[in-house]
Amino acid sequence: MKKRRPTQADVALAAGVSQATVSLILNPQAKESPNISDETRERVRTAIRELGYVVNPAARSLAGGRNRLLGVFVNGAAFALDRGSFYHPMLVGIEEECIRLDYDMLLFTRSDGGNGRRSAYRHGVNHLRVADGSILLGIENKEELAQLSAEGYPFVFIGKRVVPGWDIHYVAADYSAGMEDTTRELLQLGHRKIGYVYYRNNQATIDREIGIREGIRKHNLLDEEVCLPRSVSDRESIRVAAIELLERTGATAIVTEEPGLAYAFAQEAERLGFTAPHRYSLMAAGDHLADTVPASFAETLRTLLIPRVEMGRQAARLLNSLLGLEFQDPLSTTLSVEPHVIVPVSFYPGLSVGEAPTPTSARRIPT
Amino acid sequence: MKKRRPTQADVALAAGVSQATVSLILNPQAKESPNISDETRERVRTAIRELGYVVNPAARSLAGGRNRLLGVFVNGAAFALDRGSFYHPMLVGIEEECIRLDYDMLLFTRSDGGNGRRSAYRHGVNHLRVADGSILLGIENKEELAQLSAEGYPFVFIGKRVVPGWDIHYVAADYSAGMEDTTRELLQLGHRKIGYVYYRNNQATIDREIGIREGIRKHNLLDEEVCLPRSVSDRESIRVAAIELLERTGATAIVTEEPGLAYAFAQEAERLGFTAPHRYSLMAAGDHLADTVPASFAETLRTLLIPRVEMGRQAARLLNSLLGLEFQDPLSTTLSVEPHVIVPVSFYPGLSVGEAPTPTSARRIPT
DNA sequence: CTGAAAGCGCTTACAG
DNA sequence: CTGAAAGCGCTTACAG
Repeated sequence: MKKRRPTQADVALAAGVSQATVSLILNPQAKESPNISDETRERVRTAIRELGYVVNPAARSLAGGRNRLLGVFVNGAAFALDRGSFYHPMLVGIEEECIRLDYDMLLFTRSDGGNGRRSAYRHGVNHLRVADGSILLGIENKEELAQLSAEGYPFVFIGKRVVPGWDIHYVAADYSAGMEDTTRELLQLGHRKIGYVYYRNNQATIDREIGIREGIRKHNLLDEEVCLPRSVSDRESIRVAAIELLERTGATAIVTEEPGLAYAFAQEAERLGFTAPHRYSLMAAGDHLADTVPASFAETLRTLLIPRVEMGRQAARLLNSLLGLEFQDPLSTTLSVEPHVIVPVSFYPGLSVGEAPTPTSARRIPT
Repeated sequence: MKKRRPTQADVALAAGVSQATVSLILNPQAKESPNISDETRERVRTAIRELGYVVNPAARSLAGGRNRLLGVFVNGAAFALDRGSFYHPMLVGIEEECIRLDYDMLLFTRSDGGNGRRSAYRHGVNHLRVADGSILLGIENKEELAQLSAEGYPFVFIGKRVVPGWDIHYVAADYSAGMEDTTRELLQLGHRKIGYVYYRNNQATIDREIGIREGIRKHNLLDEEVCLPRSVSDRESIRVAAIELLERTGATAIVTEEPGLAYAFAQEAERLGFTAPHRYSLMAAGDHLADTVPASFAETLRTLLIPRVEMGRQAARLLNSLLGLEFQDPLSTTLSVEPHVIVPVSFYPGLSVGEAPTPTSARRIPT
């Protein structure tokens, strides 16, 4: 039943050369590539053909040191039936680059404890080591990231992660620059009070606010007067925020964390008689994941577009550079790799942003 | 710079045992599984944890063990931005089972020649061997399948593949039974001439026709009179088929290979004054992949639903059984695995199927 | 120009 | 109950 496949030794025997010569002929890119006579070469090639020899990849990677496995660690399923999977486009980008960079893609499905939560560690063991290096998506656990760093395991995080004490390699969307651009545009449209409404206080949220403030600063305005951040949690707090921002403080532009929140805000604003883009401008600083918002609303809403596919691509490239360092011979000048890649965002124009209403028009009853 | 990954030898050194003992503890299923003292076991486990040891999959498979890598070989991208990817639901099922059966999922992205076409062989090397076994999706090349079989590489094909000389393990949808059921229902609705319209003459097409004929046979009718197969290629041939089937031969039920073809047929039929379900019954023996058909049409069309997720699950299970055989010691009764898994199909009811029109009503001009 | 040899990190008979 | 050793099939310095 177990028919042994021919090996290089078999080929060598048949061709009357040493096994090493067979290997040399098969790997022309080797550093020491002595000129083997065409006649020998031909003899070996013939033997290979006749025996039907094929290399054993396991042996090859054992001898070579690396296995060209690029690990992908997603917190949750990589393949989901629901279309709006946040990670899916990133995986598209990773796969693209794997093809280009000649890696196989290893999805860590074993790491699942069965409850949908995945951990890089199994029985206290870093399971990711099976791959040369890994790309991490959606890992919230900072301790795990710190531990991986401490081990010296090569990995790239997708999304910005600041872990005290460690310089994590990551690829992130440039929320700051995106919001800075948006803010300057809003200011040019005459807006002077910009409300920023968000749920959670995570890294991306912080970066967006920084971007808004930076846009204001570069426009030579004092941001205390212009940027109005409001943290909300439930429907009621959104209602309160709408009243405070639109009615009390007279904000004319509202930026929300993501489209779902924009939709909720728009509904509350409408109750107060405010509709975009005439009575105020509205935009989301994140894009649509699934059909969480009615299509008709989504079509009109201006949003920031997260460059997910490109983030995936860049993560694979960054990891590849890291591994180049890892496996390089000491002779080559030890180049270091820039640890963070920031990918520019783009925008979906929408129709929900317009000129700031003049004080009079703002008060005018809509016809 | 080159921080070597810890090996079993490192662990052994730290725990004060031999490297072989470490391996034995890690592979409890080994034939000679002597009782290692709990104390030693614990010492080794501790060392593993402290050093962060993880097995090297390449070394493991070289040495004859298994590495719990389940290969997935898709002809094309596994992660696609376009939603209607044929393979995506199957991959969902595979991932699900990988979690359950404790495999990591290895996507063969390296095998891509760069032109989008993938081959299991790179430079004549069966690249799939890095994984214990693989699931193959969408490989058209029968020679490659034959070669893999000849090598004795464990793999499971998704979709029915008949390769002369080899008994390929596969998981397929039960098109025959599905069409048999459908046919009996059509006959019960009074239909006596069923047209079957298809593009290509592949395995699935053949099985569907077999199902139709079987349904007819079990209804004690002569199928020559009832089943009317028509191969079409372009729009013109569809038009001709519609004329022949509906007008000349008086077919009252039409089964098409897939929804796109049903749509084209319906358009041609309508020109002839035939609309479903009143003037004839229409159904597709395959389901909707992408938005190839207007939603309004898709909603009304009766279709057969291909159980893609379940096919993925079953493929992973079948491969797991195969690997159980492969790696089993000869002591155990050599169980063989049923090489083919046939998964039942289901139906989307739709409104395009109804009672056969009476001869008079069929001739009556629609009001 | 070619070969002998070490070694990659494991598994698994085989000895003690 | 544990260890020494062979061997899986390669790559790659190192000798000739």
